[in-house]
Amino acid sequence: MLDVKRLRVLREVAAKGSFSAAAESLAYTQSAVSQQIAALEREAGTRLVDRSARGVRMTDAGRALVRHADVILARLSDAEAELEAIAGLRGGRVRLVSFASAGATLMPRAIALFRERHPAVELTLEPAEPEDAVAKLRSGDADIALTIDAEFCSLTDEGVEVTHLLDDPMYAVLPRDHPLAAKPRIRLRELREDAWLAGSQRGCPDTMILVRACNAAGFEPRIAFHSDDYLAIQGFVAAGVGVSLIPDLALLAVRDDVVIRALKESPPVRRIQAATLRDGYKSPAIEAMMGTLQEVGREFETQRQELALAS
Amino acid sequence: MLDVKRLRVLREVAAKGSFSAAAESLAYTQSAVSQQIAALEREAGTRLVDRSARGVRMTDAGRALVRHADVILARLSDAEAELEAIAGLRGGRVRLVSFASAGATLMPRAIALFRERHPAVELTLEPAEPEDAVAKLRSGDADIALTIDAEFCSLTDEGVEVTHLLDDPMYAVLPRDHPLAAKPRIRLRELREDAWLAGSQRGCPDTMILVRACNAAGFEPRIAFHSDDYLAIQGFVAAGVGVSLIPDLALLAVRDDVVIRALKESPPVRRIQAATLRDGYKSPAIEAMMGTLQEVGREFETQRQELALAS
DNA sequence: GTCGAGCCATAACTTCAAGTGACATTCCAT
DNA sequence: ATGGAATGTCACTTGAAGTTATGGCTCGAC
Repeated sequence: MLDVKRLRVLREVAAKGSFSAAAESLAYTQSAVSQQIAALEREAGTRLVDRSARGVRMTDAGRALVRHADVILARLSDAEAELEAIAGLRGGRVRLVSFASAGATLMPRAIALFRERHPAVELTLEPAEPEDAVAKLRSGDADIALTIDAEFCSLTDEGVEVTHLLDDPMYAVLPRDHPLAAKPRIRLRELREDAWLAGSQRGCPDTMILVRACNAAGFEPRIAFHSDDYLAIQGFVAAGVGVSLIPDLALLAVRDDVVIRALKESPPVRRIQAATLRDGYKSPAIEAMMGTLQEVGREFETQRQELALAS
Repeated sequence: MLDVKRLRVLREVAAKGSFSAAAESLAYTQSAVSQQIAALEREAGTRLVDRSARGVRMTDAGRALVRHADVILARLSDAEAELEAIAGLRGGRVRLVSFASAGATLMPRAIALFRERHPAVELTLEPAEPEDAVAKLRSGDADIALTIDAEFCSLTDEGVEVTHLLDDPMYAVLPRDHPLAAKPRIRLRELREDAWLAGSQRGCPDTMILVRACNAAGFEPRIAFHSDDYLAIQGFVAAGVGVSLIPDLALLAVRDDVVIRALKESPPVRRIQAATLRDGYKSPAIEAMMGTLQEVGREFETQRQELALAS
């Protein structure tokens, strides 16, 4: 393989027209240039420069090689520039995976903020429930996975690192004609006879929170139906199938035929987290996105508290 | 500057997914690959691969660098291929400079033959009288210059190397109504009273040959007019301005209102030569063209003798 | 003509990086 | 738990890249 450092020497020789001038321009000695060109000719198997007492001229092969050298060296410095760009967050990519309710709330805000700050970083967002999201992380198909209470869902198998973003409290959702709909705040225990609508059937995050909260209130919820989609759940509630808990993040879209009621006891909370590979190298873009996610998490927490006060 | 040999290692690591596999594929030890990648990361100032116990994965920067490496390495092997092509006469160029009468006869034949053999070599042909032709050679604007009797024209200043191609004999050109037109062969001396038409005014090649031949025949020619163009000279002869000598090579176009007569004494001869830079490197293409020119020179000499017998 | 300036080539030497080999370490799978 | 497969580290050898010093060549000026 031709040595590219020697190509750089050759190019300089071609430009300057003599070994000595090229040597000065490269901060080499004339001797070094002479030896490097000789070595390059040995590699190439052909004369590359035509020496004379008044300098040198390129041969056919030399001219051809200089043309290639120009392209190669230009591309090399492009590569260096791109490395700097990536280090300076003017490049790179972040692949995010998020569950649905964050995908519609937290993520749009975080992505908008990030894109404003680092427009050159390529962002992709894919929906997946926490379990699948962490699997994608592990397999290298994602850089950041949003999870809910990963510690309680056996997702935290050493190797996955979890960063807390925000606590997402849950409220009761009742049909408008429910006996308790008139009260501004209710106790969970008052709903012990109702049928319940729970989250994703596999039970991991939201369902577990619901069950644990009911258990803490002293009863086992009778679960009538499972769904991941909080709008669908609201639909079931409105239709009188049962009652449910709905997280603050899902309140951006509330049907007008259901009512949301805060709980008197300290509410169950979804701990929303961002998971990354522990020990895995994190590019500057990923680090920056983690920062943005935490920032947006805090932002949502303060906004949520204002909403809670207003309600 | 990033080291391209290391880029090759990086590319192999990216392709194989592990240092060990890359090492085997490159016939290195795993240790060498590890050290080379570490060095490349030091040069790049960023992590390039994400190590784990089950192999490695590229980081953003690593992926970007591999993309560039692919282009650079491909271009490098393109360069090697082109060098081989030039060495194997599947590339390169030859810049020829020729005086007019060869440019219309010898050169078309030589160029046709050469192009048939080495179609990929770029050929250019420029007209210039011997003096200018050698100047172009010296200044590096031409590779081969056709000359006439360079030794007698002070063109052979050491540094220019001259190769004989063919001897081009000259014949007398007379107007059809000239007293000597009836004789098949004439003596030069019989034309001592006529006015003469000579070649290029600066007198170098053809004019010198004419003058020397007349002197050898015992008289000084009275030169009425100078012209480089043998067709023009024939025109002057036909018009009765004078007589002239015309070289065999110019006989491809003979007007029918003049007659060509061989000389009884051994005829004056134009020694047609190809000049190159002495000691200058000659590319394979130039060497091959020199061979072709000598071959075509011999071809013209044998054809000329047949013509001479027939006349 | 000779002499100096400028150019390239070569030899001897120093220095540094590339690669090897041996070993430690970590992680996953059987 | 233990073996296999991966990476990282250390010490060592070797070869290549530079420097310095020198010589030879050509051209142009005095």
